[in-house]
Amino acid sequence: MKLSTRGRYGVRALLDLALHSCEGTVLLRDIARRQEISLPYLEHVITPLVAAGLMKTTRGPRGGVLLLKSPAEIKLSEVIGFLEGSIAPVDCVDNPDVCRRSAFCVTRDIWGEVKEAVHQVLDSITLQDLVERQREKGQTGTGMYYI
Amino acid sequence: MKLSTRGRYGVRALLDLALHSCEGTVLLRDIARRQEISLPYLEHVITPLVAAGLMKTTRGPRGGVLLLKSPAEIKLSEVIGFLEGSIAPVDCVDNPDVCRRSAFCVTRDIWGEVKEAVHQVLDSITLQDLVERQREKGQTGTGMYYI
DNA sequence: TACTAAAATGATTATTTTAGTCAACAATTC
DNA sequence: GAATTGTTGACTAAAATAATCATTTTAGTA
Repeated sequence: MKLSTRGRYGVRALLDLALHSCEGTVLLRDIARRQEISLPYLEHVITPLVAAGLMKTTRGPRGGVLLLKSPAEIKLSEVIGFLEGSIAPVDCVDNPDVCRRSAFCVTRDIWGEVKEAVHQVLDSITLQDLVERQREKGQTGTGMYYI
Repeated sequence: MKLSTRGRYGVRALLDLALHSCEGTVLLRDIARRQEISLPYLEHVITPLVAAGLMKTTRGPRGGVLLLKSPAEIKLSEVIGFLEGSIAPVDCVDNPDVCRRSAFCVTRDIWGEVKEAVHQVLDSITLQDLVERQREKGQTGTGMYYI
């Protein structure tokens, strides 16, 4: 039941981007530095988010990453979906055909309930919520006043 | 966010055992056959459940597995805990020290909420609930009337 | 145009985890 | 003591993870 680095880093990168969006385009290198993620790896991590249309990238001098949607319109459930695929704890929840027991398997029902519970949490939180929470906690950790 | 086979097989084995507990001791071989899990692998899967005192095993002829606690007293949250460890989607939720960002990281708070949501589901369901649900669905799939 | 800065992409790799198998051993019953 | 059943530990193949690196493409600028 662990999240991979794609999900963890991706959400952090998106939050970092939102926190610095006032400056317009943000350098991937700066996100990588503030979030302590290696730049080459971060490039791979954000690929699905770019493909999903959440952000736009520009190459060359003055290039960088730009948020395309308003943070208030970006739900964490979508983000995790793009980064990790389905949050179902077992495949049969989404695709009953992977197991011929699906039709009468009560444990499958349980995993469906778990999926639903996780979805409800992530579906109720937007990137804007994260931004506000972070501002309440202070900008520490976004690299601004970092020791 | 996927469960490993330990969690999936372990819960199914426990449910199978509960469904056949009227017969007293149940052969691991029979559980393996009904649940379509290889016997040698199932032996490894149930090890943590035996260690946790949920079931007892007896070797030799007329041996097998016996449920030690009443199904109504066995919560899925415990079972998954024994089989998979913490259900926290990231390690820092349980152990803040693994990351120095923990104190001011709002994404960590989110993963904590996810953990809590999953826990609430699994904590509210007992093995007895699974048994009853399975009986409502019919014994199919427990190997009894299997085609 | 040439140069430089930035992201994109694809190949490669090391490590870890997963999902088992197998063989030898221990205990229990008949 | 022979057969049966579970226990344990070693081992392994395959997949996923978490990267790194080199090359390419794009965009701005001197």
